[in-house]
Amino acid sequence: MSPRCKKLPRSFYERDTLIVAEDILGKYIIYQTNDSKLSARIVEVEAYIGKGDPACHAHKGMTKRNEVMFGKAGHAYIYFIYGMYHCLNFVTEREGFPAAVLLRAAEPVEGLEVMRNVMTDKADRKLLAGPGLFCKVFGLSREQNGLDLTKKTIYLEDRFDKNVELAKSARIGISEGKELEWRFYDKNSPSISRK
DNA sequence: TGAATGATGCGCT
DNA sequence: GCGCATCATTCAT
Repeated sequence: MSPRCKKLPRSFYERDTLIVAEDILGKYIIYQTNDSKLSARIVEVEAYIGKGDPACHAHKGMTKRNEVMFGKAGHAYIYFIYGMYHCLNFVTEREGFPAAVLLRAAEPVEGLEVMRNVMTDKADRKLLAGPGLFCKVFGLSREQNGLDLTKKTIYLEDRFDKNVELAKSARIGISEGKELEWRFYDKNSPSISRK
């Protein structure tokens, strides 16, 4: 009998970013703090790959802000944007090659009470429907930037959920690189950030 | 249901 | 200064 949950190892992230992005749909993200355990089913992501990708933060080389992207796979890259939001990424590929998968949306699973306290007046299925919302509701900020995803605080789990209907589109909110269909989502999810 | 807009602060030129 | 991997609100259709 196979286990119902399996923490994803570093080798999961040390692959081609487009493969990781597709494979990550239907996986579960866990955030364990002192007070609570939050978890959610991932339903929408985008890939940002290397210096040749004009939309990638590492396009113009390494800076203080994006240095985590250049590091070893399986770490959290969290950045601050638009003066009020944070976005969470999973670093992929080999050390020295800057690439990551942006988490755009998820379906809440555990810790609903905590999440509802952050965003009152929002339907449960929309609590994590957007990259900025996800970090706000999960309580993630630059303090968690660089965390190792193979440790106990933040990690991904395979719960052998195969109910994903893969769809692709252009990435959202970028000005260059729009021709690439590097956004992946579960077509059947009610928690997608946009059509 | 979609387009336009303001909020708000940081990193980089 | 300018631009930004966003979101909620407002106004138009």
